[in-house]
Amino acid sequence: MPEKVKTYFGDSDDEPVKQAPNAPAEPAIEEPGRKKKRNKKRKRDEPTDEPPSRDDKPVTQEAPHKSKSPTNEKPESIPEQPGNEDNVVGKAHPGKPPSNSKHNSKPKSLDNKTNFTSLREKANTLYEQRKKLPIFGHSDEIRKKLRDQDVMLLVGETGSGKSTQIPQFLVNEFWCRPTDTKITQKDGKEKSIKVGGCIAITQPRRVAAISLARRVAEEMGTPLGSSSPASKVGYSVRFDTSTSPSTRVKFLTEGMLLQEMLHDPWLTKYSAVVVDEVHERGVNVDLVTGFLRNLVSCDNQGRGGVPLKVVVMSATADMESLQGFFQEGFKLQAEEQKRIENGSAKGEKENGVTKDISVCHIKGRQFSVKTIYSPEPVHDFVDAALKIIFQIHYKEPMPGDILVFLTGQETVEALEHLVNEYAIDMDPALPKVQVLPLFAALPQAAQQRVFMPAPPRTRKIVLSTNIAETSVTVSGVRYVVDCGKAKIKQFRSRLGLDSLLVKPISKSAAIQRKGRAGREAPGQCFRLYTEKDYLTLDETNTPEILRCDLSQALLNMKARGVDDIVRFPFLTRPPRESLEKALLQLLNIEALEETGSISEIGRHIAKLPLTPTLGRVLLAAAENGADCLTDVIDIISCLSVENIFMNANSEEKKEAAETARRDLYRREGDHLTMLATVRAYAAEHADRKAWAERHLVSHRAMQSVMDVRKQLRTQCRQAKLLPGDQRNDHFPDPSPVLILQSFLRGFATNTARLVPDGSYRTVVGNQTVAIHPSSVLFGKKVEAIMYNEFVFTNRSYARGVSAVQMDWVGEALAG
DNA sequence: GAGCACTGC
Repeated sequence: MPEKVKTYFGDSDDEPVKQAPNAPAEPAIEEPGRKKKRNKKRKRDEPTDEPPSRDDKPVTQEAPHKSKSPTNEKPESIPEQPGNEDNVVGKAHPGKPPSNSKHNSKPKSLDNKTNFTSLREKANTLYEQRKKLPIFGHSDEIRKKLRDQDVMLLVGETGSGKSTQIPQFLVNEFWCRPTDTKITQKDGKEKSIKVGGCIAITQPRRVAAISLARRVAEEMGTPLGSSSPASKVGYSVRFDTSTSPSTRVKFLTEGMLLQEMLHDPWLTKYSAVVVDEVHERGVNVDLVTGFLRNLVSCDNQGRGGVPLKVVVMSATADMESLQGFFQEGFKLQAEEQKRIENGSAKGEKENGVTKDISVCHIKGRQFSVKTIYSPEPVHDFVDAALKIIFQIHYKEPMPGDILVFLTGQETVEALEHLVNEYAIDMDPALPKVQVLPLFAALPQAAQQRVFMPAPPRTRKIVLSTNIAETSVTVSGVRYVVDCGKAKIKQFRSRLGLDSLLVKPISKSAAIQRKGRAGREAPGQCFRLYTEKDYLTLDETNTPEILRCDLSQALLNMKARGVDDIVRFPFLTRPPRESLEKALLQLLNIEALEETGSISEIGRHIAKLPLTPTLGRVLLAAAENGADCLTDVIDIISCLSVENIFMNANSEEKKEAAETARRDLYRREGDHLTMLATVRAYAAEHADRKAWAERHLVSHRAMQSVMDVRKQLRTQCRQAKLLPGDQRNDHFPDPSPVLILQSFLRGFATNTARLVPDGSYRTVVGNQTVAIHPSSVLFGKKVEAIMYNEFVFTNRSYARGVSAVQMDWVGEALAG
């Protein structure tokens, strides 16, 4: 079963206007027109962008970056992965586009040619819907603003259509064409390059990037991504890039843009970058905005003088700080300019263009949602939610499902129990209730139940963590119950541990939750807190950059030549202490020189899709030989995805799984257990899904593990750390000592030793730490442990634990 | 005896 298809991510807005809740996501581009064979026309006849074309003259299509190889490479064929149909879009087009020869591509492009008419018809139909989007009337205004100015801030409320329409408004603007220009290289020589031609739109999540690309391709009447060399819309997310030589609108994840910037710091491919969903404020978006500010407030030397347009879009109206942020950049630039002018005669560049920032506010299209506050403070929100749920159920008409926001799996399950219990004694004349839990750790099949319509005369009650706040859209909801809290992960740099704490949400999160009730009809939102409490909430979410370990972000910046971290334009500056902690961490793993500049090791690590620490481990393992590296890659792959081991919900299941898992457990600890698991899974050729189920191992997680493993292996081969020929047939016994010693090169400070009272104390800091119950070493006593994570929930836990010897730790700490 | 949510050439 395709797993993610039915989840309507589409994110906060811009979803296709009508989505039948129970219809499977349509294979938009791949299928239609299969029976249409009459259209013999050539590629020229591909539809123009906006069906009734306005003032946009279609740009003659000249592939702007011919030299680039097609991005959708699937470098190696690994043994088939049964049931891996996860990436619906990515896997749907089997053939790569013919890359360098546009003209002799008969067999593969045949489908595309015949499709163009139907694609165009579809686009024409969609055009009618697009015209009704609130943003549509602002098209001219937006274009005008961006002709005059390079930076635009756009507040687009939920349902305004910004993510799908903005790129289409801009793609045919004159400034969006590829421009031939010259740059001066380091050696002083001039070089001709093409700059621009493409618009990038960043998204915080992969699913959003892919589904938006699919939608925009439909609206533009063009095939999607690599399915045709004439495709104008593509996307790029980790493990799945689908673009063509003529891609002009590209949706990508923030992380992907950062990666592109490592190789192309001037973003020469792009005429514009649209940063969507800034209000979510993940670390990556903060880095992206920082780099973009530097780009727009410089002389565009690396772009041959061609300016980059930047559109920053947010659903919440915290635009003043963003405006100030970009203005500050222009101000600094002007000052710099002045200083130069004083010495020389140049400096006419900015004449005629006011370097200012335009702001645009688009009202959303949402149904009204009535807010009902709790008259008094609530002490037990599970109990309060129970009462409200039945109050709604008794009083409010059908249809109208209820979505309840809770803090975590524990509260979800507690309330699930209570509601079911309470429902037994319900008046049989009333409609039934169907209680559905929803949280990330829930097996995929159980998550899918949330998207199925309720049986007749039944009200769906979805009990969710904040997964439903941004990542997943449940249809049919007219009532939201919001407990006003969420679990938030906070990295405490002083202690070097992550804490998972229940905290009040922000106003903007509360608004977001409330909005979930008004997507299909007017709704109601019951807040389990008083209005007074609401008013005391923070305006916005705490940016992640203030809550996480910064070592990766810093290494990223260092790799791009930002040596002076203090002068980097942070949207929100992280406290000095956490910056220092991260620098120290990078020094410890030799990613930085004593001077603070990036080392060779650091440069290498920065290119890996891993935390610096895991990157360091990988390089250390390479020193221990190819076999050790291969094994360590397997383990690292597990560590960089969600938990691969699942929990049984019933006792018998648990027992059965324990028995089946027994042969995977290794007394050395979790790392070697993971290795055994990956090896066994990879060796299973018959039915991996069944194997995973038997062992109570998450098949979905293992698929990600295999993706990461493949990616890391490819990278290691390219870096000559692994031999070029892949030998899947030889599996020498792993060497636990070498493997664990490799890990200690990155995790020497994540170690604890057994003290006489039977507890573990960290080697650095002497804090008490307990082995997490999910570990195979739980309850075991060994000389010393090394762990990947130090987390605080109800107490301090070490997760990802292996037994090590104190003298190894000593060696590793000594360097 | 325990698991907020995302993400990377």
